[in-house]
Amino acid sequence: MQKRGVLMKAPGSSDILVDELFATTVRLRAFTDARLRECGASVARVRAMRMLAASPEPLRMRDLSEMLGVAARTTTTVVDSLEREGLVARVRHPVDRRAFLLTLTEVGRERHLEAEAVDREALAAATRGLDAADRERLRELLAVIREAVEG
Amino acid sequence: MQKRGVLMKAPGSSDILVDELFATTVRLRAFTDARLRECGASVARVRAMRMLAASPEPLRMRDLSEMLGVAARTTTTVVDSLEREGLVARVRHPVDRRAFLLTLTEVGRERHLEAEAVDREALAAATRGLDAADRERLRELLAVIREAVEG
DNA sequence: CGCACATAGTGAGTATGCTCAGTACTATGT
DNA sequence: ACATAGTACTGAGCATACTCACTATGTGCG
Repeated sequence: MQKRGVLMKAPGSSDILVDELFATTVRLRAFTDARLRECGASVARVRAMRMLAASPEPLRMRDLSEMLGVAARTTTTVVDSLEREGLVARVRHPVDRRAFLLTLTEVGRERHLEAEAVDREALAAATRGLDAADRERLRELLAVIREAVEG
Repeated sequence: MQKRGVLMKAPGSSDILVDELFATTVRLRAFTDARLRECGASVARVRAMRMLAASPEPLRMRDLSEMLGVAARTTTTVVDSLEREGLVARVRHPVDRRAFLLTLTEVGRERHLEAEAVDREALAAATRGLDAADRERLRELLAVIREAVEG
């Protein structure tokens, strides 16, 4: 990763909270992605595989989009790349012919386990300065923001 | 913005804190960008214009990158688009012929003020559920994560 | 039944982030 | 002075997010 300067305060803005939130997320994603790239994964790919691995039933594209909290088009792109590498299989829905059912392939399941381990390690490293109470508090604060913007 | 389902817990992961951080930021950016797009701006563009407006001296591309906390290439892209619309001027540095000096044009200054007002309103709306102590606590928690990933 | 509307997914195009490689220039050390 | 190292920026190309428009299909109502 490229070396960068410290996050600077914007003198024209009295409230840089949101700026810090953006900046923190960009760095955290870069940090995690760098580790995941070594095993051919990424934050978006791990998240998608995690949902597929955890679901007892095959998921539709739509289901996956909602679980990931991203637009349908974004899911198409991620699934395209996972399918190209043979990690995910798209099968036509037996009843609803508009839809696909997604499942992890055997290779996909293996890759998911590796990537999940790397991901867990990265997340633990990123949040090593926070104790259980801090994490809970952070979750609460983030939830307040989500509520405000999802109205 | 597209309607989406509630952020779902990933059953395979015991710690979804980071997932929530990513998801919250994606939504917050979408929320803010939607408001800014109405006056032809965006989060990245406002941030860049803010730094230029606040600086008493013209900035180099490099300075701006560091202030924004993004890669040099990202700054090139943002400045390209601002320059194309006549909001920012790139002038060759009088001494260091590798560098440019960036300044807001008159139009750029006007647009910045409009966008800044919209931005402030959006940020206030997004964080309306947080009191001063909450904001300070959130800032601290984010700073802990940034320290952990910037080592 | 048949029309209207809704839903599932993707193509096209955009924005914002990244890396790596390359060009042009500056700075430094012997 | 000259080679070497470092810096400033951009081109090329990728990843992940978005919207809008489109096709194909399902659903529901008169």
